[in-house]
Amino acid sequence: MQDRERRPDQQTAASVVANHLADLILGELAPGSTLPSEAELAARYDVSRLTIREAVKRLEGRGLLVIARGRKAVVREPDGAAFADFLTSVIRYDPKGLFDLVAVRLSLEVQSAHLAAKHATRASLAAIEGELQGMRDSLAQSDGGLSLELETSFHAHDVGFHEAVALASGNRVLGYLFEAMSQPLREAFFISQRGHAQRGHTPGDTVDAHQRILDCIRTGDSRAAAEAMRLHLKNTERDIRTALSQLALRPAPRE
Amino acid sequence: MQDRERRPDQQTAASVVANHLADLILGELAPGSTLPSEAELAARYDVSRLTIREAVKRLEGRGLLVIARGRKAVVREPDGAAFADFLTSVIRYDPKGLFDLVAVRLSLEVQSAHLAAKHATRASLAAIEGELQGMRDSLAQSDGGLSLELETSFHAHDVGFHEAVALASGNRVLGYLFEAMSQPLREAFFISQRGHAQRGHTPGDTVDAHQRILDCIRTGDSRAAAEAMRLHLKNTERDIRTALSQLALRPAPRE
DNA sequence: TCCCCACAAGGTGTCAGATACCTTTGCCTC
DNA sequence: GAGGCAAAGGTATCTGACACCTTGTGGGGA
Repeated sequence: MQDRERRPDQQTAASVVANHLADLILGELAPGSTLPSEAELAARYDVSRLTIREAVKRLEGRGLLVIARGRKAVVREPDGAAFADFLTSVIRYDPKGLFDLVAVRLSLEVQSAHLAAKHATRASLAAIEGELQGMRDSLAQSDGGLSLELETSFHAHDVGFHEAVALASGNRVLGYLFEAMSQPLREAFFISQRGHAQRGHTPGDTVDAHQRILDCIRTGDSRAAAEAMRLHLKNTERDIRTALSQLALRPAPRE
Repeated sequence: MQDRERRPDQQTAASVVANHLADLILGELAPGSTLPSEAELAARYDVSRLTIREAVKRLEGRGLLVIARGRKAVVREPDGAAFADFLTSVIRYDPKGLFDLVAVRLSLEVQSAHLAAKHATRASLAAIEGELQGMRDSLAQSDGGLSLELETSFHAHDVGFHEAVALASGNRVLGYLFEAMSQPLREAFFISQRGHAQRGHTPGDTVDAHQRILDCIRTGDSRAAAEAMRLHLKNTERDIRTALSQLALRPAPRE
């Protein structure tokens, strides 16, 4: 039968190099430091430069390295980009996935606000405040109606506010997850602004909701901060449902 | 000196191909389907086979493809593997990352229990019940002390219980995230059993805690289910801290 | 007839050598 | 001393070739 003995050499040379380099990067090399040149690595591992290239490309795909032409590979600060593909694929394969993702994000952001109220530093509070001010500025520049440009700016500061809260939590995993979820949810949250208006609310209401969250974080009231965030995101979720049902003219269950 | 095609941006040919293929995979190609061979792709994009290889390697690093020797590249079923890989690196990069991850998992599991109480079906309840029974069986087979084998079995059913709850929530993103986080946390939760004993508790206590969670889910009391899960995981977190501090004090060789 | 083995076809893995182009750096001129 | 230019070092890509793996197929033996 097939009692052919299996060599443990199943791994390809490129895999071996990639794994070894990954261990090196995760273990010893600090973010920002550079790898040796391809030629030198090829000599060190006694493989061709092509094999080194493939290993390095794989690590680039994993988000461990940044590669630019004419420069050596640089070890990358870990970020949430690695999850973004995964979450995007979940959404695309399942329409309901969008709301699953929104629900998960709600849960994580509530915890972010909770932890931020406990661990926020002066610097992280200033960062949150800055984004809130950015939202106000975008609003102040508009005379009555929001132009698309200002709407985009307003939205960017909105997302920035939430990201600043996630960072203020002091929990790095929360920050990574937030970043990863932002990408696939970007469109959804953008159209939530339309739904917000369709439900009879103004951008000023959104600013107020953020202000309340910031106040709670500043005073260190973690329970209130979590609740304020939960309320705000529940409203956002309703905005998304409203905007989507308007767009698709789909009979959506009212809440 | 005939420069081929002037790309105004810095994008390399391999990047263009990789991005295009990524869009294709995330948008149209179903998991399990195969990509054309390298030679065919090279002809289609009018680049060399080497460039195709580098693009494909990058996608493999991103977890979008599975590549084996002698076979065409296969589109990968979305799972938490790439995600798990990244989380593992976070833990290794930062010791505090372990507890960040535990905290995030707590938040997600509390929501899982909350949603499971609302959406559990008869089948998913049976799955949860089955894992709980498995924990009891592992315990019943032990006379007094748990052997390493039974300890492993007990732990496997413990993890299975939590996974069953995540699946019962009906939120696919929660299920994927749970799967992704389980891998890097496996060791931590395993040693939590040691800490559990060191803090004067018995495996029976663990079974009881799970039973309470299941009861709440079965009766549809989402608030109580969330609270029961939160209490249980807070205890587990304490177990991990206890076990880790014991290990640090008296490092014992693993069998 | 059925099973097993050998072989061919198609695929990926890896090597070597070469050219184009980008980045950095240091020298040289003004 | 400042600005420009050229060389060095690095990556991006191509061509061509060979090794090895996987799968399917057909022939030979039980």
